[in-house]
Amino acid sequence: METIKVEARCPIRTTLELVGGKWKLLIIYQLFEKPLRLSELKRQIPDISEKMLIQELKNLIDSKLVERKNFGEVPPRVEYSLSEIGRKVMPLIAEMRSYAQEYENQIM
Amino acid sequence: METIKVEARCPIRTTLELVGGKWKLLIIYQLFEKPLRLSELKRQIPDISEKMLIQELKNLIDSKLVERKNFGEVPPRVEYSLSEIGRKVMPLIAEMRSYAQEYENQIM
DNA sequence: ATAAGTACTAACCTTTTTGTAAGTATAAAA
DNA sequence: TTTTATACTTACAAAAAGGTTAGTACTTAT
Repeated sequence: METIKVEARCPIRTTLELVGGKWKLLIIYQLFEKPLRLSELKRQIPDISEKMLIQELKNLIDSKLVERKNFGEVPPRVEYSLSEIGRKVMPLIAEMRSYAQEYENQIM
Repeated sequence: METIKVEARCPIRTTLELVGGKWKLLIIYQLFEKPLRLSELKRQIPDISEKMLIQELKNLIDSKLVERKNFGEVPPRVEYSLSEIGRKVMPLIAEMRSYAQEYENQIM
């Protein structure tokens, strides 16, 4: 482990800005298998509000982790998918899961 | 990757609760090398307020990631260190750093 | 007597994040 | 003509997170 200097910009903070918060990782995780529509995402993450879902999707699109495809149909059909760099957060999610498991083993 | 069902309790959420937020991972990272006193931590994370530092340390102690040792001296001397399960978040931090780097390569 | 060092605590305030509820647009189906 | 479906938007409110400032306690050094 090389040293990370904790400054205004540091790698920990960069990643925290990209995927920090209550919802972003959950959304990314859901998009891993295949692109999903808004309504499908809502179904998979039952306790997110529509507003937060849309807001966080926008956020992820702005930072290029997610892509939006509008099919231009009526009623509207829009699909969200992971970009290449979006897919690369998967190892992080895998680490989080594995940490949660170690934690529960140790504590419980 | 096996499926994680996104429910009230899921591994992503568990880990988010343990180390989510603006400061916890930075504190854990600083304690990796060796135990530090409050004043030393403050120096290493220049933009954290004393209140947040103490508050987050308490939080980490409650969840058993950090241990507190009071030397019972005057003026007070207290050292904070990572517990065994606290040390195990290091791979997660390593992933975050590596993700930040990939991200910057790709985007910039 | 006063100041200095250390690890806090408490009161108060601001900002950010999250949530709720209602409304918009469009075309097809009933 | 009303309902249905979908992907939003807007206004407002509540809750959580974060920040500022001042103060406490204790002992040694000045």
